[in-house]
Amino acid sequence: MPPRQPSDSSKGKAGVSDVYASMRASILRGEIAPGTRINIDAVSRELGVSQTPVREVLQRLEGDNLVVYSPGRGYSTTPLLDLPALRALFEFRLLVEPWAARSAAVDRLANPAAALEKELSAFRAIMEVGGELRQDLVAHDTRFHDSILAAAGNPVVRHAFAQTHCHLHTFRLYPADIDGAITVAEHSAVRDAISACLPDQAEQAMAEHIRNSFYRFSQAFEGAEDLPPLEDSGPPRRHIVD
Amino acid sequence: MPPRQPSDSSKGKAGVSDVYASMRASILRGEIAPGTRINIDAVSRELGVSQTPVREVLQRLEGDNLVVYSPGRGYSTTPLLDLPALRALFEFRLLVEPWAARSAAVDRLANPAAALEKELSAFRAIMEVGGELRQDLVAHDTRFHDSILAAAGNPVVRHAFAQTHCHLHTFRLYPADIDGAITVAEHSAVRDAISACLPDQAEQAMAEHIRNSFYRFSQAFEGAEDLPPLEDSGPPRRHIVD
DNA sequence: TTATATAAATTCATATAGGAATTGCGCACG
DNA sequence: CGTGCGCAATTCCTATATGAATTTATATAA
Repeated sequence: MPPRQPSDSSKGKAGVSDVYASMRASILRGEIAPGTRINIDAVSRELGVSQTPVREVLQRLEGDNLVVYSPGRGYSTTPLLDLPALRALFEFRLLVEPWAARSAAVDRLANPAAALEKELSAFRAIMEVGGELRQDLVAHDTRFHDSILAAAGNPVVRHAFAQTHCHLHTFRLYPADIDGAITVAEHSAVRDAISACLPDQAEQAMAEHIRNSFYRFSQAFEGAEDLPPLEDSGPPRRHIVD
Repeated sequence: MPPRQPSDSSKGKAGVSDVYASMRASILRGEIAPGTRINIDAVSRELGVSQTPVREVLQRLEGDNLVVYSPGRGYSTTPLLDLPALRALFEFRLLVEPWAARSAAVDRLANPAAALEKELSAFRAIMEVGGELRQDLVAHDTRFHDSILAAAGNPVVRHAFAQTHCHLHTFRLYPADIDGAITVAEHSAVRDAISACLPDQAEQAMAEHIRNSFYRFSQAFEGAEDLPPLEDSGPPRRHIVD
């Protein structure tokens, strides 16, 4: 007897993608609480699928640094990013993304200016109508930066950047609404420099954007604990910032 | 009744780690041939385990870029690195590792000079006796570079570098024996600069080492097709190399 | 009252089985 | 002789069940 319709979903095939999207959304919304152990069969029963795809999804989520695995203890959600982790993440971005912006500005054939402008226009249109801005801002920011990384022409760098899932983690860290206007302005500056094929200016604009973004996100840490968080925890490796 | 001895291994528990190590070694030795589809139950029967851990191992190997997954078609081994892929990999290393060497040289507290010297001495001792040098050279190179990355103090950068599995792929690309003396000499130069806390010199030595390593590996491409492989495939993004 | 040991229950990890989709091959037709 | 179609076989993918390890709760003793 074939088990017809294992769940009430429209398609007969439940699909791993749905389970992945559902669990990732649950973690990002904070419904599971950071640091909590995840019960596999509870999730499988809740989603109406078996334990096998849930395990597979958890392994993929481990690659996204959203869950951690302890041998014999199962999977747990990772704690939220603390300030040093946020610093490390943005230092990596500062290492990679200005280089990518410079590379994208130099190469005329693969210049992503058109795609960037299209992305910016679309988000400006969304900003006009308002409503659920945070989701759209994250999506726009992800696509904008990925376009530049893609234009840089190095698949290894692009993959390494994508694997950090920086937008995913910063979004998880700061679920409050952010003013998208500042982001759009800084993105426009980056786009202008890339469109004009000015490598130095593009590199500088991107570095400035990342620094400002770090300051904005670090201010979200317990109100306004200390204003300049780059100075108190940083060893002398300053040459990247300068 | 517990299923006694599912395989003839020493421990009663087969374990996923053994399966992972076995399959990774098989792929690296080229026993499966790049681009071939992997039959899951054939592997499971050969290794004496079920299909479930084999699937789990394949998912982990997909994260290592040793296999690729096509929906409905299963897993296949990835093709070997071609010259553009090797270029992209070493451009990423050139972006990250000189920065790490500089950072490791600046910070006196976490200076990895002692560990690096210990690693070098151990490998020099192995070189004396000879035999199976390639395996040991790869292991030494992996540990040496990871020590510097770890000393740089940025877990995100270290993880991104580790996820590239550069040693794994270059080793897969070039199974022939390489002279370890040159590598040891260049490593020693890097160590000296880090030990002396000379950031500029450490950065330069590391960049030089990576460039030379790329030239060595690129020469392994079909004998000596064309000597300067940096010129024929590269768009103008030259600022990294210079 | 607290700490420890034991037992029960929950949960993880693997094995096994069955349904579904794809691939390859043979045959008929144009 | 080339091409399109249908069938069979293999293989993937998910579900279910069972064994092993860990965690927790309870009872007893200090």
